[in-house]
Amino acid sequence: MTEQEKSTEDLIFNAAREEFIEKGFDGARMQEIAKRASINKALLHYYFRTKEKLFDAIFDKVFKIFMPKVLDVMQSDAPLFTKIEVFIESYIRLIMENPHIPSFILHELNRNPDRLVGLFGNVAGIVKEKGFSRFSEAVNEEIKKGTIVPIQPEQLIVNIIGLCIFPFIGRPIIQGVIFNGDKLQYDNFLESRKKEVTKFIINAIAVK
Amino acid sequence: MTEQEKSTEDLIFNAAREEFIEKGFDGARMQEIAKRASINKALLHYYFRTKEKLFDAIFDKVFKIFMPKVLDVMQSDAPLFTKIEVFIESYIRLIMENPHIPSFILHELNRNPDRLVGLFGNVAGIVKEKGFSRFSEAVNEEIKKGTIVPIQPEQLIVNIIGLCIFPFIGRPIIQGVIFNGDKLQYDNFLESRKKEVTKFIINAIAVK
DNA sequence: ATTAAGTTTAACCAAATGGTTAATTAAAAA
DNA sequence: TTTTTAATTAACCATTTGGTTAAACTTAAT
Repeated sequence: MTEQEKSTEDLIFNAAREEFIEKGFDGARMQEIAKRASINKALLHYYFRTKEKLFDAIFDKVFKIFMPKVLDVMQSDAPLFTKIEVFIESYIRLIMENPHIPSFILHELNRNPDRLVGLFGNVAGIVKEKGFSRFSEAVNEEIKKGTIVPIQPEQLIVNIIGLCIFPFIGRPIIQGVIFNGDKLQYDNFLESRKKEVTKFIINAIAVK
Repeated sequence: MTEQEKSTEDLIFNAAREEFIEKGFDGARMQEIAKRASINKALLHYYFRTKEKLFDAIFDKVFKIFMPKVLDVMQSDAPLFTKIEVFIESYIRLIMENPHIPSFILHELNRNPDRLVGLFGNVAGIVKEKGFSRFSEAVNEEIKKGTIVPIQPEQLIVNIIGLCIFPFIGRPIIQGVIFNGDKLQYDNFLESRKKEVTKFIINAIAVK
């Protein structure tokens, strides 16, 4: 399917997604979105009445694609270590395919935290109930069994997700300061992380 | 010294810092900065010709205050574990006093990575030379001694900084999803982290 | 073929925005 | 005290920006 054959709505949606992710809500320009979609600006408003509504549509979709991936793994019945290992590798891989999404989501959420409330009934709530509480139980079980060191599940999950996401949000500094701006070194660094973060986490919690 | 007695330049600077940190460059408004500083908008341009120049002045200062704190600890001669412990506790404490700075710096750097280049000769370069390479040596020594597990210093430093910073960048999600929006729980969570992250890191790398 | 509905565009609009100017006031120098 | 310089303001300006309108075009139903 070529660009021409796509529905206008998709054309707009994709153009807007690029523009918003690249520049954020405040930096994005309706005219630029129209240009990227090769259509008239008025058509944007014909399909998505306002900039806010267009943004909301995109933020919703991006968020809904990104968050539930956490679930797939978290709610599996595999042993905790396996869960963690699979999660980290697949999550880093997912972000590598969409490296600007974390920065986008977190920035917009910081600028307007209320946005979460709108998603809460749907996605965020589900993530917590089905994902986190299930994970939380598994962690506490392992602690009781003595296979992992005592740790609050909240701390552990933030550590895991933080270690996956931070290298992408912090890319300019990491690549710039640590790797002297060398993109290749940074890419290798990322590639290694899939295994390294897993090792690091397991090491941190396993009782040896 | 009351607000009135401060120099006009400081008044503008502080007002602008608040506005930029809260809304980012794109979302900030010169009129709003003037209002916050209780002065005429033209006076902004009298002191700092353009929005860009005003922003640059602020970004520079914020960046220069935040980055070198990393140095103080990193270049000390204390044992690695002590270094790490002191760094994590003081860094998390520092961010707790300025919780929006990391999000601000990282967002603006992602929007315009070239900004780093301007700072590179000064701050960033120093951080790397005096801070990171010193830390890097210390890590490699401990590995050789067999006191810590083999790990690339680059991975370790990103892990340490990521674990310190991420809870602040990800606040809306953490507080919203994990703690059901309860600010108190989130604050306790942060407070615990000063000890928890240290334990976690040491556990992850120490050979037992 | 005609009508009706949906799609797309050019031109336009009002508000917001970064920035300027010319005049006024306050402070410092003579 | 007078003069010069710096600080401050109200009014203004050009451009950008999100959004609208009315007309033209396309497609499908009657």
